[in-house]
Amino acid sequence: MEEYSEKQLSILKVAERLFADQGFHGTSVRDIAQEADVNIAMISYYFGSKDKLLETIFKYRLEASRKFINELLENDTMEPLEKINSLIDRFVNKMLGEQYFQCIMSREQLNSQQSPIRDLIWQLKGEMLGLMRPIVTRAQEAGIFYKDVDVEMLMTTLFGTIHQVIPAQHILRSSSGVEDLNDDEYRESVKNRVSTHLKKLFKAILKHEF
Amino acid sequence: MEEYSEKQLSILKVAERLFADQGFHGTSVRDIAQEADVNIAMISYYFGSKDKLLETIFKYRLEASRKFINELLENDTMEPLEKINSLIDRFVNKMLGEQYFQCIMSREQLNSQQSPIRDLIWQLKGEMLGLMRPIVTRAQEAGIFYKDVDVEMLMTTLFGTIHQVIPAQHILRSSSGVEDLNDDEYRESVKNRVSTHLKKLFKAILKHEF
DNA sequence: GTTTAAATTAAACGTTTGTTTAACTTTGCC
DNA sequence: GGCAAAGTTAAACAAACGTTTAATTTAAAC
Repeated sequence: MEEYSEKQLSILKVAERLFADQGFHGTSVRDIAQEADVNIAMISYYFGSKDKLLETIFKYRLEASRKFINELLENDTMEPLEKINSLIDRFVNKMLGEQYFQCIMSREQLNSQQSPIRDLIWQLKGEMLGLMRPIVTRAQEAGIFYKDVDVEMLMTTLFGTIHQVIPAQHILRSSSGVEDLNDDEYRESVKNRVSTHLKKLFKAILKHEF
Repeated sequence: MEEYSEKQLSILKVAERLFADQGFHGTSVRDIAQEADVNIAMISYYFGSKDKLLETIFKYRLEASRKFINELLENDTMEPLEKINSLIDRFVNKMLGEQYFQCIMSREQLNSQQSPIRDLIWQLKGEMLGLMRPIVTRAQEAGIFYKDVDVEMLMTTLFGTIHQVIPAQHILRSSSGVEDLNDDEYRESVKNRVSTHLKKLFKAILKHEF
């Protein structure tokens, strides 16, 4: 990955936020330029076009995600359920730590027409499935996990739950005893809540007895 | 709800599909007019504006959803788990039966700025939560369901999983032994797969013993 | 058949869009 | 200091946007 100047990073950061909040087509390059405090022409000058700006954001984030996945592969001494729990913790932490980008992903994966970005998204999801499946399969063969589980669907539930939590936060905020937390504390409490829920869910479906 | 002429319904249907596939701002009124085979001016003439066209779609669909919820309230003779299973079946069936609209909802709920549409979405979600919570709570009090369950999160998982399945279908299609199914058959098989998965998930988390 | 309202059209409206241009400034190097 | 490259700017570009207009056709009522 090439390095980016402060100005370029500023554009990328602002663009990511605005694309997340208003959608790609709902955000104009003038909006981005104004909030990033740069001239409009700089966007084309640096990134070529608005489309390529989005592509740059994706390459930047997805490279980090791929690195993240590879790190997860390493620790191999844990029990299966520990592994799953660790995986969930890290996924939740990662995805809720880059909520703007996850919003963009949520939007982009809905586009019907094929695009390099859509391909990248599903390729990454495939890799994440490839991370979880062998853990489950091996534990099933060892008789530790229940056998009748749809792993693909379980990953769908993992992603879907997290992606659903992101827009729900603003609403959940005003409900149960979290009004007096500051923004950072609240974000941590959400991570915890989602993580706890998902770990219970996975444990229940993988280790229960019917 | 007012009645709509064939031409109006044609516009609504085309608009719903295009908004789902390309996003609201990614779809022009000229696109809609062309595919619906009507003059551009008819859209303003009938619905007032592009924004109000989207609002019309939402009112139309959400009224149906509200009616759907009220129907669910009626059958009161089932066991708690039967009720949950029935709820899941109907939710999956309903939501995967109006995938275009669910795509639009997925997109719209990501918008950061407050809007009447966003409010309607979360109001409806609140109503659906209000449908499930008493079932779970009563069963917990009766000692039938496990107590340590986050019902709000469980609803998030329900919606999230279904919303995640919708864009994943095109990908899942090319995988496991479903290549020879026609479109309708495949759609049914997806409904079944999601439904089965969610029912297992809910049963496991609600009735397991730690 | 005449009249009135609704439906429909092509054309034009003024904005906003993403991008490019051409002039200008800054920077780094010899 | 002079020169070339990179950075930066305001202005202009054509295209596309949502919407409106004014003229025309269709439909319904009397």
